[in-house]
Amino acid sequence: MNSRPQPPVARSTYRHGDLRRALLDAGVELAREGGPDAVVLREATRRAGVAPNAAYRHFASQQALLKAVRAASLSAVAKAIEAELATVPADLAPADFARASVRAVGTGYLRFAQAETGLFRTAFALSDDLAVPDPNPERVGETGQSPYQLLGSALDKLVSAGIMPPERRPGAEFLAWSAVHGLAMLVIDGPLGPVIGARMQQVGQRLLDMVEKGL
Amino acid sequence: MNSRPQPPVARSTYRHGDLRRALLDAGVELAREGGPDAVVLREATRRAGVAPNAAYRHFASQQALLKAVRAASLSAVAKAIEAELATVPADLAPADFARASVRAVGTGYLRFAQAETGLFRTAFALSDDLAVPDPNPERVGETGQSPYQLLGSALDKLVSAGIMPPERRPGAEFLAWSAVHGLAMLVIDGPLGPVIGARMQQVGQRLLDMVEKGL
DNA sequence: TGTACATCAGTGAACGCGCGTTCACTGATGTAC
DNA sequence: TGTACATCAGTGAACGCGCGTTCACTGATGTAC
Repeated sequence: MNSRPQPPVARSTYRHGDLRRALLDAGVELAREGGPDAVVLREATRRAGVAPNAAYRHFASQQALLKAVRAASLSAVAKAIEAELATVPADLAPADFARASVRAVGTGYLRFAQAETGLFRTAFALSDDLAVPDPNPERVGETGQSPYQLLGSALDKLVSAGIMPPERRPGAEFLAWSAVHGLAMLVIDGPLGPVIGARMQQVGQRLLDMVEKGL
Repeated sequence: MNSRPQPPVARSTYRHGDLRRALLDAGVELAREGGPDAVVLREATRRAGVAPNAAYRHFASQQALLKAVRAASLSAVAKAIEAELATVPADLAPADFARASVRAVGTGYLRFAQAETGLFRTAFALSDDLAVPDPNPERVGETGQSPYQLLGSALDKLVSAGIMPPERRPGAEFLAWSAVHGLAMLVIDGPLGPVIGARMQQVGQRLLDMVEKGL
């Protein structure tokens, strides 16, 4: 432990090394702890052990930092979904594989919402459109797809497996996404938290039943 | 027009009359314009034409004001749902009436979310549990029911009309609410705003089809 | 019906806080010769 | 291989802002006599 109170992060060199990365990491940590409103530029610099204005070498404004943090959060959502998709047995019959894939997307989404509430809220708070394929690699998962695209791919499988009539496919992601997103929001940032609480995954599976049947 | 710049609201008497009401109204207006974060005590007093600290005669803190505003917002949601329920023809066969009632709850909810974005976000932001029947009359609609209870009553009709097996009834409000709430949030405060935009009501009806079929 | 007085709603001034952002600077680094 | 120097990442101090909240006060109101 350094006895001097000043530098929270010991630095051997005058230059930081990778301050941009450090600020982004601090911002993600803040989002994890307190959601989008907690992504405060001054606090990020404090955690990086740097003067407040040093941030302006790497981000044009607090907004720019928040945007980068949001992209990272979105990427984390995508990775959680991909992890869940990876558990779907590859030797399933096409119909079962398709259904299981859709469920996996939903389950991964809900799991992430519950495990990383702050990041989840940061990822999906007001602002820019994420439906458009975004070349920014921070916003996507390992497979290069956004959460929205992962859902779309899973729904496509329903069609190609012959379970979903092609004419129902357009816009189906809005319906499935709404169901799962609503449950997540009502539980983690709304009135259903105290009511559902730990039963969220269980309710989530029932919700996915409804989606599967109703799509 | 009063030419003096100071008092935004002309007051003939020294006493305000009903400052509590005025502050609450100002708070609701702020919520309408900017959501829960916009409910700022100083701005409310400014709009009421009163010194900032005058608010403390009527609200213990900013939190207390926000809580009152939230209750009023929730009441507004309930009234919107009731208005939609009132359009359901009373002479429908029980099964049709039940189905139409559930749809009306969803439609009213979505309509309100789109028409009164700020109030909607204020009503359902993080905090206390609204499932418990609340005696506070500010939180409910004309019929004395909260939005959650209105949904519950509509679902009960599905059971008594024989459309929904009773064993599926428990927890059904979580599923229906999630679907509709998710669409609302994704559109008004999330990434689907630019994508769906004005088509929200149309997508909403399709979403309600899914819920109806999937419940 | 008139007067003294207690109540308490609203005033005016001030506080400390943390925020985002700007300014002129300094000094470690890497490059050109 | 050694030295001069330009670059530019990070410093230190300061700004104005709006916020929630506290303090001692004042004066209109309604009530008791």
